[in-house]
Amino acid sequence: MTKINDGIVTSYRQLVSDLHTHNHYYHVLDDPRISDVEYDGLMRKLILVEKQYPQLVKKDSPSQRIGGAPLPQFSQVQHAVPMLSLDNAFSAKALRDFDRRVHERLKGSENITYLCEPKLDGVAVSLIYEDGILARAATRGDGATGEDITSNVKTIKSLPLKLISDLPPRLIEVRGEIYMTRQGFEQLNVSMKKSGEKPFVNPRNAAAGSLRQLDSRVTAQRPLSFCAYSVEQYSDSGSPDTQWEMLRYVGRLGLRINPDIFFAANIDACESYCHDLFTRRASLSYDIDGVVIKVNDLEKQKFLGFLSRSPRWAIARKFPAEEASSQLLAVDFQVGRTGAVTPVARLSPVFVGGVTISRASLHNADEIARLGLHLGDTVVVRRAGDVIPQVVRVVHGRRQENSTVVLFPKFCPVCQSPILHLPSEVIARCSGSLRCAAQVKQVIKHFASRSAMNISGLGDRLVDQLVDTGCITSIVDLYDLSLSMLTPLERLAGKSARNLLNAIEKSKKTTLQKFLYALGIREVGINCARLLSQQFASIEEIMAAREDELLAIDGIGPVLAEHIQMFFANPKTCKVIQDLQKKGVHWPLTAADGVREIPLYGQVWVFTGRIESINREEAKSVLQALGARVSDSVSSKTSRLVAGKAAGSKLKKAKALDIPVFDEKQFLQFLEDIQTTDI
DNA sequence: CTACCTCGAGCTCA
DNA sequence: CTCGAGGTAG
Repeated sequence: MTKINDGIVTSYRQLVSDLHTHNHYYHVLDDPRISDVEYDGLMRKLILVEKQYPQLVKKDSPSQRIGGAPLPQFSQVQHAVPMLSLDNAFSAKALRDFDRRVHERLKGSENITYLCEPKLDGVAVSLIYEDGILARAATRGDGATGEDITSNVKTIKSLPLKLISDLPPRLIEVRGEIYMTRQGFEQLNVSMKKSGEKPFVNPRNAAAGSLRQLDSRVTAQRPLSFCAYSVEQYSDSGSPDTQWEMLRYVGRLGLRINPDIFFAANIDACESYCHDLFTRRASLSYDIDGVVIKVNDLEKQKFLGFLSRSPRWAIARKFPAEEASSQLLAVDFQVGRTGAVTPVARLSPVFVGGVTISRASLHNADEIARLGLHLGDTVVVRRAGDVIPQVVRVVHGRRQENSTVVLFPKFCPVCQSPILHLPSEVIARCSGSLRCAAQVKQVIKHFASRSAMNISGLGDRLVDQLVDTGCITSIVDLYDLSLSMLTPLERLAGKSARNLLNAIEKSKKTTLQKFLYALGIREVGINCARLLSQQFASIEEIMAAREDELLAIDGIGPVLAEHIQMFFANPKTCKVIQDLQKKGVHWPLTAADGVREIPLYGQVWVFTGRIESINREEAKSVLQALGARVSDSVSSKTSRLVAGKAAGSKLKKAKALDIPVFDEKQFLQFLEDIQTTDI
């Protein structure tokens, strides 16, 4: 490290500022003021100075864009405001319905205007700037929790590391899309092919793949772009009144916003903009999958509020899915865990909607009949909702003379047992139960899965192998596996076999909830399993539960109750449960063994408003661990309401029903108390 | 459903 | 180097 003086500091700062400015001109405004060679010269100079005076380097230095050493993994981050998805409108009518709903909720306000913008096909990210410096970038994840991809995002040149402002907000969270232009994608693939690497299949996957790199130096080489579309939180005076003003403000801060944004005076203007954009789709420099339409007035947005998973003030007008024709090569009949027989079309591979489709579910016999499928038919396929492959229809007039109609089998293709099709159900089922190898395999896969017994290393391929070779015939057999049985199998020499046995051993220690879920009772998912494990003290109680006891549980209806009773009425399944316990599968005891351990047993808690100091999901699981059920709505059964900031109707209702209420502070104190007294 | 990244471990060939 | 498992994303 060389000694530093004021002159050096000043000229270094100038250099940093110049680079930021030119970067902005080039990447955000598309209006370069100096040549690439000159820019590179400045950058080289910067790196030289930083090498000599490393103490100068700050988080926002343009040199940070070259990417740093690989991360061991991405860390998890909680979103302060959840990242929701948008409701979709697949037709002009659906869009008008949206407009009608908005008007109904905003009765009295006449002029509702909208802001339309292209919906980029990329990866959604959240950016947090603190005092104008990019502090954190995260993926959407499940909406509540995402991954910290800051080091990768910093390498994106169209995204400022430092906001352009003399007085930047102390904190601002901007959301937007990271994507790749078609040109960038083409060029990248050329160079990938040149270096012998596999090219990406579409720009979206290229963008997503680039962001998933642990080594941000790789990401730095990828032509990623960023475009902002919303602001979630900011601390600043003079807050904007409209979505449009907000975006312009973000633009002034140096973030790129979409130049094709359109202000619409009414919903018809939105629809014609969508139509226009759809016709121009191919000539755009980036891929889009629709148009996002938002109520422009922020006050109105706030008033409209949210549905469970999406805002009521915005919608994605999706373009009709791209269609392509393919040939029906065959229909496979897959047998699921419960014996459900699902027909799956095997198609000649066809590139549509950015991926190659070669299989598509046909759902059930009715669907086959609706399509009137014959083997070898030419069919139209698309990606419904832009994800799920779907056979749309048969192309008539192209059918082979002697082609055979697709028949739903009468017998299971795996075990030859009769397939039963109850008139009351759409789904046909193989009657083989556990005599059917396909069902056995699916049962085992489900049993081993992450949210069930969590036996890591026991994947699809291995289960197939174990069952096919006769090593195991049931979930119980898993616990009798030994090294000598595994070693002869493919790819299971030495280490893998030991790892698997360890994982199986580890799975013996579980929870009642996971065990119940693992059993694979029809209609009993992870949620229902939790209800059962909370309401009953032991598996024996659940096995013996009467129908009325089951129905008394909020969330369990007559169908579920019958499935549960049917399941445990079968002596074979009872034997399996006993055997598993004999092999050492166990879980901590709950209710009956000590009310102390579940102090909130039987209580129903509800949250409302914004809770700031603790993540709501976390609070929920703490309460559940204490034995409470957490519900979404207040009723007479509610034991207590936790009201955060800006609580609304739920608080009112709770007061009306005389239900005790905690504010955030009281709630935290309560949690603290209960945890200290209990241990 | 498809595509992508990462990891550990096995297989292959030198 | 290749494979399978496990994770992510839309």
